[in-house]
Amino acid sequence: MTALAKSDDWIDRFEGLSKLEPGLRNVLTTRSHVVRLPADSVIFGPGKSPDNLLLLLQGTVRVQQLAENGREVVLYRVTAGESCVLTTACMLAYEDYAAEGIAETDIVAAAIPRGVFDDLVASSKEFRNFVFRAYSRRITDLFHVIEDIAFRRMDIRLAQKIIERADTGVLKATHAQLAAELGTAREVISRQLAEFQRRGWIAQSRGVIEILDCEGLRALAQS
Amino acid sequence: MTALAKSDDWIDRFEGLSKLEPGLRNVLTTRSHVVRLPADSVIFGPGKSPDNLLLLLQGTVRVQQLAENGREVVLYRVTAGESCVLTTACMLAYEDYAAEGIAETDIVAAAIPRGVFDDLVASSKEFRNFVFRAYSRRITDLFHVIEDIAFRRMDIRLAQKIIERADTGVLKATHAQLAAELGTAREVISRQLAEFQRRGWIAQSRGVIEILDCEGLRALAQS
DNA sequence: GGCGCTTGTGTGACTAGGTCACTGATCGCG
DNA sequence: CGCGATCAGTGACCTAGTCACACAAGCGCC
Repeated sequence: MTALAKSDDWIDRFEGLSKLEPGLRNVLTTRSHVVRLPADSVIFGPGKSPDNLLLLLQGTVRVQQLAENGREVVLYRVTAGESCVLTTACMLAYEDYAAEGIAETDIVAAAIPRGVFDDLVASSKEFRNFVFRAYSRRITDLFHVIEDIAFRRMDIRLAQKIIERADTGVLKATHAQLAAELGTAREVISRQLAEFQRRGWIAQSRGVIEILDCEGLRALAQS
Repeated sequence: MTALAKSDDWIDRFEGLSKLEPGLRNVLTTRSHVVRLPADSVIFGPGKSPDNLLLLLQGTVRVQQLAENGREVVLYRVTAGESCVLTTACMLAYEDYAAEGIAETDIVAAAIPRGVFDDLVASSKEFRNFVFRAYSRRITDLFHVIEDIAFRRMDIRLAQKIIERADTGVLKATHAQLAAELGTAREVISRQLAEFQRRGWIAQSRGVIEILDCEGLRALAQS
């Protein structure tokens, strides 16, 4: 861990923090530290509550819910320029949750210790707004997850996911990963993808989905 | 709306606020107001964002998610002695959520205006802890809802709900209400209840479920 | 009382989604 | 090349959600 004293321009990358008072910028750069973690690190999870608020500078963190039977759902992702605020709430009390945060890529983050977080919340209206806005965003995400799982059809959700996560027409993911993403079973994904393939929308090979007809997918996704 | 200047003992009913500094107790009692709302009032919802933080003194508020097709799920309930914190997050930004809060009974609450909330967060560590603890609790609730919907069987969830919400062995609720509670369809509830009845666990009449064999239900509920 | 209206419940047929127990395919690697 | 590990496909079966009804209970009102 190294202090961030050298520069404070990273702060501006966080929506809502650019107008932070100069003195407090200093607090952030001198009292928070850079952490670097390799992909697949467990940032927090059952029995591992974080004691820093992370502001992500590079990489993405996937937050997912685990069930006893081994199934999982992805709740949301934290990307560069965002903060892992929900962990601040979870730092205190109510430890019995089964969500975990995992680095999806190598990540670089500014770690703000609990005490500094508290000071900043106390002393800066800017920072308070930043925190509550971040909460708002995450909670809205959770609402959407609930709506999706409870009320939307799998084929539609899968089509959306493919479009959303494909990079230049190609998505590298196994059926099992997509199932975990959507909170369903592997077989369900396999069958849906087989159907997409039958319709000529995609081509498949081990661990790879190639989009052939984006329009077809898109039409399904927004119905 | 009337100011609360006369007494401040209600503050102690909120876990985490009892050690609030005397000066700030004053702020709460003089700058917040009592609101009384009849059962079924919509506290907040799409297009109706609240501009007060409510601390519930009496009654309960049900927060539920609505879907286009008319179905709904109950996300959590706020009871006397708790606060409606998630609304503070939702007060700002990200207005596109489809959750609404409804008074389940006649309610009495202390309404803390946005500015006062902000002042208190700034000036009191006690109050900050109160707020973040409340967030923590709600978010944990949401995690549980997601886990339930995604991974648990309906019969188990229904048995739990019946036990949880029954009062002296009797639950007054229509099948449609229970369906909305659990985010499923009315027919599903009807069929499950028919099965519970066949097993001698409950008796039914219009709008009423009577528990006959609590052990049977309980055994199912915790499996 | 008999009449309609509203609300709540029961049912059958069907589709979608999840589970189980497999088989076969593909890959990396010694 | 052979072997183990991972990934994908499949059929049978069960649970859950949808649709289109019929039926029943309560309620007001001539």
